Amino acid sequence: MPSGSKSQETKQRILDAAETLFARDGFASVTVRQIMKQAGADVALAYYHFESKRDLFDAVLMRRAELMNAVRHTALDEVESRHPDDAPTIEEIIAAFTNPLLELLANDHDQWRHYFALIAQVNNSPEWGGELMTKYFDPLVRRFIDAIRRALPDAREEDLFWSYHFLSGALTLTFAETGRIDNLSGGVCQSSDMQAICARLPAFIAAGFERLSETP
Amino acid sequence: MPSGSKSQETKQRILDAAETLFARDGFASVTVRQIMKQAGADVALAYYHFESKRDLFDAVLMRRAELMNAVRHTALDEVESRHPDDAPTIEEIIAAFTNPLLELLANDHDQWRHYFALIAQVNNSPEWGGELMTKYFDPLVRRFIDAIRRALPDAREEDLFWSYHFLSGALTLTFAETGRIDNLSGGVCQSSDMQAICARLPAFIAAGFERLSETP
DNA sequence: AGATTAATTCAACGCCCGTTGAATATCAAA
DNA sequence: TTTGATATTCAACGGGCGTTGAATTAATCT
Repeated sequence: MPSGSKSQETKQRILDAAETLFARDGFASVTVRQIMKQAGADVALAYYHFESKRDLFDAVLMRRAELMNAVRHTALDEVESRHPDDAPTIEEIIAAFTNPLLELLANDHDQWRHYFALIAQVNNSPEWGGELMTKYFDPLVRRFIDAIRRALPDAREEDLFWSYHFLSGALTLTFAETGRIDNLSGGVCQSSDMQAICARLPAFIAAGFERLSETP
Repeated sequence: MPSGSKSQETKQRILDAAETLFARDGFASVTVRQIMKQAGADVALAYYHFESKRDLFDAVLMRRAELMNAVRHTALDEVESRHPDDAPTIEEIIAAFTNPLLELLANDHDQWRHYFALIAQVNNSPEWGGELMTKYFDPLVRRFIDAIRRALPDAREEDLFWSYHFLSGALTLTFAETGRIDNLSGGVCQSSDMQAICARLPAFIAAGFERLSETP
């Protein structure tokens, strides 16, 4: 059973390498040998620290999910503490869901960028999308939907879930930074322009939530 | 050079099998042997009809892209012919982009379902998202953005591109039917409920476009 | 320092991969 | 019915895969 403190450094290096490669090429394209070469360690060490390639993949996802959930929880805490009596605006709530990702990028840019690219692939995978996203993010997502429900008391339940689903797709694609918008816009917009995203995504999504709650 | 008419049947069977498997497991997870087993043909035949595994993948994408673009073009034609003088509403234009997918599903359900799942993965892949989506869909997408620009003459260029990007993410995830919304909503919503999507997605997205064009 | 345990290396197992060249069957035209 | 071309099969190539057990080094504890 590994629990020493020196080996934890190696373990993190393996996770870093796996994260980068899985994000770039997908789970199946990456070989354990590639990962361990980039991590600068022997192949067998992957199986000492993790049970299998698939287990390593789960560990990569799990590692940052917790921190990501934490920063989003505190962002929503702040919004709610600013509104002890009245309800916050939908845009404020959505911004508390999206903008923490920008803060994470600002601090540790490359690692989080790879992680977001990975999440986008998982979210859109028929094999994992339903299961893994639910496993890692559902409690947080439900809290956000609760907050929106309070701000839009007349909204139907189905509209809230579908609206969140649309948000989820827009958000994960946008943070995946695939370069698509760069091509489409001929350079007018850039995938990596987080300021542009921050200024547009919450407003866009909030309008959608509100529109569905208004139309009978 | 293959151009006979009997072999075309086999070729389509190979494409069908590849489409199903690529959509379910991703490009790298699927082996050519798997595909040919499902197609009921010898492995080597894949390399007689296609140059390589990667070429087969491209052929799978290409095959339906053209029909998909065609039905969307005619849907937008119809919208524009209904408005010879005034501009259509944004929601009408967005619906012409999204609802044709529902018609395709209604006719040939399983094959198109797999294709949409595949598109979602490609769109969110850092390796292919930028390049392939541009290659197959850009002319059509530009026409839709043009139509929206005419309907929202005060909108900034960047807002139009970013809004489309959000639409793209929401749409591809939604049609991927990953089962995520089923889990999240506890069964209240179903990934496969196309009626529900049709009733919500265009309104949601149109509201986003309009909101961004209004806010200075 | 010596003993115990954790961390890391080495070499290999069996298996399946993408791809190909030569042999065979099928079919259109003569 | 012979003759090409087209379509399909068969068998195999080299290589890399995920994974493992045994041997070795490094760290920890008494």
